[in-house]
This record gives sequence, structure tokens and C-alpha cells, in this order.
Amino acid sequence: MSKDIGITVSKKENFSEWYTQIVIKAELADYAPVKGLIVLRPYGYSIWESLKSSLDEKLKSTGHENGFLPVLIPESLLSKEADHFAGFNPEVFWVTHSGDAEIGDKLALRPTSETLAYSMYSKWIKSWRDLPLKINFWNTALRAEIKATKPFLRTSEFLWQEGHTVHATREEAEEEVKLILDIYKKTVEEELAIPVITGKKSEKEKFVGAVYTTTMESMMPDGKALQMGTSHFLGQNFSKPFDVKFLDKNNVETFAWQTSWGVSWRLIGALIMVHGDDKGLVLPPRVAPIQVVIVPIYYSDSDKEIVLKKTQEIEQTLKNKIRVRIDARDEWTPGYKFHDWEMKGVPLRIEVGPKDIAKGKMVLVRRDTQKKSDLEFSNTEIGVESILKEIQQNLFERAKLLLKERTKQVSDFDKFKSEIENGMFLETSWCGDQNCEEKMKESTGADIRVIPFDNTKTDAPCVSCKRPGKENVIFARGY
RNA sequence: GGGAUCGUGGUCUAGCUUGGUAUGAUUCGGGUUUUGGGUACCUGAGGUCGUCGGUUCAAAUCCGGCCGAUCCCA
Repeated sequence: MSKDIGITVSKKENFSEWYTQIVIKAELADYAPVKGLIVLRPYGYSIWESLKSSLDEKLKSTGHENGFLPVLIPESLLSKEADHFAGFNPEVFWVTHSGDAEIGDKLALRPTSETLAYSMYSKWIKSWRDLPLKINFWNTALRAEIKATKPFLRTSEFLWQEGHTVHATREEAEEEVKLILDIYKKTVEEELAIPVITGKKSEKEKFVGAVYTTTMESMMPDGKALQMGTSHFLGQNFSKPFDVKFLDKNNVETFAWQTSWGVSWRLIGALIMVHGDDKGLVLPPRVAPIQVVIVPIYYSDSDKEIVLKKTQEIEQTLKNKIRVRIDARDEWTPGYKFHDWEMKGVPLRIEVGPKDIAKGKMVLVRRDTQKKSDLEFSNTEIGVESILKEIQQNLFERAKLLLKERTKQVSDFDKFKSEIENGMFLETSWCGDQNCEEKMKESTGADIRVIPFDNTKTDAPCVSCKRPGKENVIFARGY
């Protein structure tokens, strides 16, 4: 039997190709007929749904509500905040015609919805009693990617959520920015089992139009950083041009303070890269569409009956708490099924055959470690639950180790350069000058990914110019 | 942004130099099989060779544009 059915390259030797193969072969997504667009298949969408419901719950419990915005934004509106418009314009798709007729005020397919949302908010907000306004939108955004497209990581349309909130005071808005980043961090670490570093973006890297941007960054196994989500403090930068103002308690007309924030299906890309191996996808149990697959093993009709009955009993026992599936396909041998579900990343496999039934035990095989163990039928529920928890934990620990191994402190420029080549997160002192940041980018290809919240202020000389440093930052090459 | 490679049934692939309507495998449908890590066999189905144009009696093959994909390096 040919090995071409599975993943044919190793993660280590050809990371890029490995990634693409997993996306296609594990049936997460497929290429659409237009460049840069992908179709999310049910298996991939199901992961998104898990993530979505977990995040949605956290947002609702902190007082956010969901809404929905249209996809078309008139140019006149999009261009109201100049920096914002200049930043996004190169990647905007424009609708210029309806039928044969040209549209005067051409329409943008939303690259993000600040402008549209706030033009509406200005109508809805009159008094301090209308605040805070905290709305989240699950939708898609469109940003033209001309080169270097990659499923989930760089696509011209992507699924995401964008939150847009309005507050009476600066302090409250800044609290919101922080709260959201915490929720994001919790979600990514607990659900996806990927550790993140949180902090601020530099002026150069912040969201165009924001006062500042906070971010969470992760390390991918190829040594590149991936931005996992951002939460922006917009100050009054948008409330002024969009006239989002209210009468405060003293009857004074005041411009509101705003935030916006989002995470996208990029997180699925991170999930693939961080946990996957040469056999395919490895899914953390909490987001796995199928957490446990049961493969019955039989070769005669009489065995088949007994074995299937047993697998159904196991399914019944588990199915209230666990997403479980029996693979009773007759056309495949057990060996094929093992490979197939491994490629799809199912966290735990249960094998049940006549020999197992005779012993009163089933065979468990963990996807993360490939280790086999026995479990007595009488302990099914507790045994499976605890092993799933262990898998979730183990994946997180493994990813933390990766992050730790790839984070280094440097002060010397030559050392910096060579470590960047090795694919490291480099913690180093920076003077705060954007010229230095740009010079580093030019000479090493590395960006300031994040200025960590927990960074200790330092007097060590700036890695670039040797003037006294202002803060410790993390440099890396990024996606 | 720079460079390279590529596009042939669902998937992978032969054929292209030396133009004459397409090879094989796998998947898929029907059947016979089957001892714990990708079973074996029988049978059937499936292709306007990415697209548009040019050269030619004749184009998957030669030439050009476009669309799309992949990899490598900024």
C-alpha cells in the first residue's frame, strides 16, 4: 500500500509543504477558485465552532452582545479617519459597479468595520446612560493578499470576530482592552493549548488609527512568530471624526473612548503548526470535533456482531460527555483507519477486538505520544476522561517548552543576528527609536513582535544604537 | 518585494525534446476475499490535457497572454 495517502513530507524538513498537506489531507479546508480564498470544510469549521462557542461564552458573561454588520462600506465613510484609510487602502477590494452602472461612491468590502460601526454608534449614543456599549460581531473581513497566500494564515477573506466598544472614560476603555486580551489569552491557552506572550505593539506595528495596540504572540515550530490576536485602545481617534459623543452627568458634551479587538481563524493555522507531527494533525481534546474514535476489529461475521455491540456500549457510556465516533466502515481494514484518524488528529483511539473482549479490556492509543494502554470496560468513562485531560495538558506543556527553548536574551548585535537565523524569540533592550526598529528589520528581517507587559525596565544599551535602552522587547521574524 | 518550479479522469502520474486526440496507479460503483498498523483479486465508471489566442492539414505536445498553485529568499 502506498504511503502517498498520508502526509508525505516531514515537519522538520519541509515545514511549509507539510503544513499545506495537512490542511488539504485532513480535510480542514480546500482551495477556492479565486486566488487567496479557501473553502472551510466541515471538519475545519467544526474546530472554528468550538473556538467560537468558548470565546462567545466568555464575551457574553462579561457583558458583550452580538450584532451583525453589512459587508459593504462606502468610500466616503472608510476614508473619514485618514491614517486608518491610508493603512488599509492597499488591500481593499472595491465594488465599483452594480450591473453595468458605475457606483459613484464606490463600496469597499470591509477590511475591518470600525468606520461603519462607529457611524452607527454615533446615532445610538446620546447620553452617559447609553454607555458602555459593547458589541461583538462574528463575520468575515476581506483584505487582498496578492502574494504569499497560505490557508488560514494569509487569505484574502477570513473568518473572525471584531468587537467594538464605547466607554465614558479613558480608564474604563483601557480596562476593556486589558480584559479582552486576558480573555483571548485564556481561550488560546486553555482551548488550543498554545502559550502566548502578551504585551504592547510598537508604534510602527500598531493598528492604524489606534492609540496603542495590545497583542498576544506565539512561537511557531519553524521559528516564526505568529500574532494570535489584538486588542486596541482607540482613544478618541475615531469618536472625533465619527462624532461618537454623549452628554455626561454634568450635561457636558464629551467624545467617547473606544476599543476594538479581534481574533481570526489564523488560530487554526497556529493549532496545526504547533501541535501537528509527521503523521498529521494533532488536536487538543477541547477543540477536537471528534475526541475519541472507536475502531472495531473483526474478520468474521460472528466476531463482527459481538465487537460492534461492545463498541456501541462504549459509545453509549461516553457520548453524554465526549464527542465519540465508531468507525464501522467495512471497506477499510483497521490499519487504514488508524492512519486515517491519526492524520485527522483525533486525540484518542479505542481499539476493540475479540481478544480484548475476552480480556475485558480495550486498547487506548494516545495521538500525542502514540502510547498504547489497556482500560477495563468497567472503567470506561473515568479512564477516557482522565486521559483526555492528560493529553490536553501534555500538549500545552510541550508547546510551553518550545516557547521556552526558543526564547533567548541577547544584547550583542552579532549574536542577535545569528540567533534570529536560528528562529528565536529574542528579548533585548531597545531605545524606543523607530529608526532602530527599522534598521533591525532591514538587517535581520526581525520585527518587534511585542513589548511584554511583564518586561523589566532596563538601562542596558539598545541592541541597535547602543544608547540607553528604554524597555525590553521581543524581536522575531513573523508571519 | 525577488527567484524557481508547476497545472493531463476525484487524486497522483506517463506522454511533450522528434505535433497524428492520452499511460499507469489510486480513489469511486458492483462483487469475491480478510486475524490486531495502510489485505488481495475480478469487474465497471471516470479526461473538451488550467484558460484564451496564435502557428499547422493536424496541438496535451511548439509560441504568446491570462488565471491558479507550490517551494525558496527578503
